[in-house]
Amino acid sequence: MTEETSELRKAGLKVTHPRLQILRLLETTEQKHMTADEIYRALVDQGEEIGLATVYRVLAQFEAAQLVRKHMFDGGTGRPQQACYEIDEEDHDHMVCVETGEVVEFHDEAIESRQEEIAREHGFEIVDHSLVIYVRPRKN
Amino acid sequence: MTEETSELRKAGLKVTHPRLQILRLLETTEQKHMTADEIYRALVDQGEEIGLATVYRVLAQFEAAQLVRKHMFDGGTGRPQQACYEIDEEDHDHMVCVETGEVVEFHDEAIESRQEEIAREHGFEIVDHSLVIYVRPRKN
DNA sequence: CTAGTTGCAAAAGATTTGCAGACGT
DNA sequence: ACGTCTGCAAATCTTTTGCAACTAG
Repeated sequence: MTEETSELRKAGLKVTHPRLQILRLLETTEQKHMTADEIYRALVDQGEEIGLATVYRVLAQFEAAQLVRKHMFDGGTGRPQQACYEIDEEDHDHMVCVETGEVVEFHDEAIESRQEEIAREHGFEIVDHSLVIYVRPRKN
Repeated sequence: MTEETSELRKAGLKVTHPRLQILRLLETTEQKHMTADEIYRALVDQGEEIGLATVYRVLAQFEAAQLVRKHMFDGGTGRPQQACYEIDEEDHDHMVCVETGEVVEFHDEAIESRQEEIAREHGFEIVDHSLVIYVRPRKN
């Protein structure tokens, strides 16, 4: 039994071919962040027989099971409104280069703790957060 | 000549009825953040004759002219994937209550400056950023 | 006058859903 | 065997676009 198999079991999901394929792809991809369509194409190109609808359904289940995280990197200079997914690892934020599309992950304790304080000051507790810094190569 | 009229002129946009209506609505709304559809309905209910397509077009122009900002508050607990717009005032971030939908704005210098540093450390300069904290009323 | 705008209807793009058949346990 | 899952096609939903008529400057 592979690692992915037990991850799926733990999430209460039957271990099916499509689910294993998608989970493995996300865990091994260089890119780390993929749209539903990119995942679909990658698997089809790889010879798998899978439907785009299934990719969406599986990703939604993975998101609910906290196996993956969904992002909507829009805003910056206004890229397409398409969600992308990544394996839900440690807590980190993203920096997206608006010129190259490169995505850099980072984690900053100072920022994290300020967020906690701010929420508390307003009588809330944090459920989740999303920080995306849209950047451009520095032209020093 | 009203305040809004000169704002439009300054942005290089002809002063038309739809543009004035939308700008005024966004400037006076209690809600501060509205989707294209909410703006459309509000104006129609208010007796204006306007098309939804025009609302989208005008909002896109306003965004380009930096008169408004577009947000995609998704993620948290997964609300609909619909953009919302607000007047582009000072630099601030958002806290969205996942239970009530309430949106609180805030600005934190510590967070802002850490972002600058982080971008610089990676050889980038900030173009824009988006921070949304999804929260819930604290149940102490 | 004339380029920029608008409303409507149709198009596009992303994601979801109904359903009959296939599959994991 | 049984309830879950899948692929396909059709449906939904938000946002965009083509176009002829309209209007601000």
